[in-house]
Amino acid sequence: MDIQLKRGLLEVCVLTAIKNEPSYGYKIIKDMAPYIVMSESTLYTILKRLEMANMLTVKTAEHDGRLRKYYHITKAGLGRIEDFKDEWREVMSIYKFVTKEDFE
Amino acid sequence: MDIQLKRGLLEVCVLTAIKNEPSYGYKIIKDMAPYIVMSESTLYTILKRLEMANMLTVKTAEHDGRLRKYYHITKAGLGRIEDFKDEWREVMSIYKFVTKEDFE
DNA sequence: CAGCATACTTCGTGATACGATGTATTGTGT
DNA sequence: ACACAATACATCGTATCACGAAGTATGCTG
Repeated sequence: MDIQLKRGLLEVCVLTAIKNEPSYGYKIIKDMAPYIVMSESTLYTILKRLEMANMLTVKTAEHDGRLRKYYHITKAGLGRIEDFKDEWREVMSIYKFVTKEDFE
Repeated sequence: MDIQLKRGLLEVCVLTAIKNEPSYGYKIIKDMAPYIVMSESTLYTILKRLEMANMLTVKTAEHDGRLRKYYHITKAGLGRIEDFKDEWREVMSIYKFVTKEDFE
């Protein structure tokens, strides 16, 4: 998938992946893979960015003797998803502009 | 509109704006404004990029004593629009992922 | 003649997705 | 026992790209 097209979707996808229950990096990538493929370096960059923006919080927890960083969505994070849905109307209007056979 | 979300759309919009008949920079911006707003610096950068990629050709012509650069879409440019439509199915599947109330 | 619309150009900057690379641990096949 | 994959996270450098700012130039209108 075109990298430019992905840019507006990745952040919201990550937030969606932790929306219903906290998750961690490795699992987020696996969960999203059927929808959108992203490299680990991209994901961890995004997670850090979302943390800085207070859209999620991080809690380190032990699992089977290993440490995992669990990401919890915040109210701002949920708000971000809602904003995205609102913006989608604009996106669809652009899509219609592109797919319309003729225009003037 | 979110700049990241625009990134995958701008190029295809420009191609769409010259799809049915050749157009020039200033007019393209005006034509697209109801759908998507872009600055002049952005447009001319994109036009140059599309020219480099052979998605359009440029013909300078005089109009009312002034020079205008008219942009003509090529076969590759039309193909780019078709590719975009194909990719849209992926985009919609991501959108559904984000808007689905619950997922597992 | 001032100010606006038309028309195009260049430069620098910030945002950001990615590949490459590195560190550790656990599990599995042979 | 040992190699290798899977799990889990981190960092660095790079290329792409949209944008604001600023500039050049012409024509029109009050």
